[in-house]
Amino acid sequence: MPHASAPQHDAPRDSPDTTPDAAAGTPPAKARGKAGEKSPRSTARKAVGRPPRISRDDVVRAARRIVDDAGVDALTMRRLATDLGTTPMALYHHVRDKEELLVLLLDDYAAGALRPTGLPDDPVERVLAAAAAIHDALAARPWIAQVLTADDLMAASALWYVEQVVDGLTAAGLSPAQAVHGYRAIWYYTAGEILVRATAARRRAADDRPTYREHVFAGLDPAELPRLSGVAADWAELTAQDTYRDGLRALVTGLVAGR
Amino acid sequence: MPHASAPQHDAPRDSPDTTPDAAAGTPPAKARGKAGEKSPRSTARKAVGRPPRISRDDVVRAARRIVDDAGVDALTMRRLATDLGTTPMALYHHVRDKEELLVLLLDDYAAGALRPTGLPDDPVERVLAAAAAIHDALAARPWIAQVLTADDLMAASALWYVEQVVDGLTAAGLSPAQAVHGYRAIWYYTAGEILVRATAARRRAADDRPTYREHVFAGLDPAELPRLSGVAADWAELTAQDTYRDGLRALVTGLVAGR
DNA sequence: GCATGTTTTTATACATGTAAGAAAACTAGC
DNA sequence: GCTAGTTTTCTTACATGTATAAAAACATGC
Repeated sequence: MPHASAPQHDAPRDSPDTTPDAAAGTPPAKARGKAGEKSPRSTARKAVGRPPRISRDDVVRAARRIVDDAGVDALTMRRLATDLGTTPMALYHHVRDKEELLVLLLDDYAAGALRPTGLPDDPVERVLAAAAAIHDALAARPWIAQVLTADDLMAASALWYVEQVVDGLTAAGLSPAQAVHGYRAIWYYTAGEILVRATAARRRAADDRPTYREHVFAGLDPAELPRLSGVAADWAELTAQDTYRDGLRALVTGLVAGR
Repeated sequence: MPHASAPQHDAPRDSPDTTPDAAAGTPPAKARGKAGEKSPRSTARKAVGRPPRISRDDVVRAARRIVDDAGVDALTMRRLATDLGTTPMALYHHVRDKEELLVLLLDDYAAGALRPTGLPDDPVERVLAAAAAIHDALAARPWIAQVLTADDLMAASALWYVEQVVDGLTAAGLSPAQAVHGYRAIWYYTAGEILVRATAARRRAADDRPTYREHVFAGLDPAELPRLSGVAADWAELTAQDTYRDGLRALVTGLVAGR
C-alpha cells in the first residue's frame, strides 16, 4: 500500500490516491523533505515536481475562516485565493471545484460539531436520536443546502451516526439490506426537510414577494379542492411549524412495522 | 377586485397584481386594446406606457422549446433572449430571475404531464398513489432538481394531487392539521429522494471521480463501525435500488398509525 | 551543467446571471 | 404639438466559476 508523500489531489485524472487521511484533519504534512519516514517499505522519494505552496488543508481552513467571519456568500474562489496569497486557479489543483470545497468544509464542520453522546438503548429510540442529531447539526448551518444533496455526503465524521441508524434498524429486526434502505429513506426525509426549509427561509429573507403560494391559494376553488380550501388560511402557520421529529417517528415506526 | 389589464409582472415592487390566472395557461391577453371588456366596472383604460413586445407566456414558451430541443443546460438568459428577438435584460421584466422562470417552466410541464386518472378508494392507497404520481412526474425530468426545493412548488397543476394526499390522510383519521403535516412529511421525503438521486446521477455522469464515498468506505474500521463495514461492499448496489415506494409506504403507514 | 519529466502555479479568456441607469414608446392632459 | 408620466426595452458593466495553455520550480539521469 503506497503511502509516503502522496499528492494532495488526484491531479489531471490518473493517480488513484487512496490515502485515507486526506479528508479529515491530518496535518498538512508540510515541512516535508528530509524528515525520516516510518513506513518500512516505500522508499520515501524526494517528491518530484514543483513544490506546492498551499495544501488542500490550507484551502479548507482559509475557506472556513471566510465562512465564519463573513458568511458563505463571501466565499468566492477569488477571495479565497487572495487570502491565501495565490491565484484562483491554483486552488483547482487541491479541490476539483467549488462544490467539492463545500463538501470538504461541511465535513470539517461535522468533525467538530457532532459528538457521540449517550444514545438510548431502545433501537427505535436510538435511530430517532441519531437521525435527529444529524438533522440538527446540518440544519444549524443554512449554507449547507448547497451541498446537502451529495449522495455521498455522509463522510468521515458523520459516519458514526449512520452506523447508529443502521445498527438500530437491524436491532429492530430489519435485514442488513432493509436497514440500509431504511437509512436511505431517513436520509431522504432529512435532507428534504432541510433543503425545503432552507430554501423557503432564503426566499422569505431575500424578498417580500407574494410567495406565489398565496397567489395560488387565493384562487382556490372550494368545489374542486375542498380540503385545501379548508386549510388554506392556516397553511402558512401549519407549514411553519417544526414537525421534523413527528414525521421522523412516523417513518421509523413504519419502517420497523414493515417487518 | 381589480382585474382588467393587469401588468404581467409586479414591476419594480409595488403593484399587488393578484390576477389568479397569470400563472397557468391563460392566453396572453395580447391583441388587447379596443376589445370590449366583460367586467362591469373597471373602465378598461388604454394601457399606459411603452407597449410590451413579449409577454411572460412568450418567455415561458420559448424556454420550454429550448429545454425540449437542447436540454436544460442550453437554457441561458442570453439564448432565450436571442430566440425571442430581444435582449437578456428585457426578460427580467417578465420574470424575476432565472429561478422563477424554472418554477414557471415546471408548472408548465406539470400542467401537461399530470392527469387525474383513477385513484384507489382506500385512503392509504390513494395517498400512496397520489404521492407516487407526483414523484414520478418530477423524477422524469432531472433538471427539476434545481427548482424542487421551492417551498411553494405545489402550484396550480399539481394541486389536485396535493388535495388527494390531504384528503386521504384525513379520511384515514388524521385531523386537518395532522394531514397537512403529513403531506409535508411526504413532500420532504419525495423531494429529498429526487434531489439526492438527481445529484448522484449528475455526478456519475459528469465524471468518473472515485465518489469520495468509496474513498471513505475503503478506510472503514470494522471495530468501530461494524454494520457499515458489513454492508460496505454492497452499499453502491443497495443505494442504487429504487425503494421510493417502500419508504413512502412506511412513512404513510407510520403517519396513519400515529392516530 | 543540461535536457527531461513531473507537479504546481500563473495568465488569459469566456460564459453566465444580473445590477444600474439610460433610452424608447406609448397615453393623458394641456 | 408639447410636456409629463409610465412602462418596457436596451446598453453597459461587473462578479463569478472555471477552461485552457503557458510558465515556473523542482528531481533525476546523463
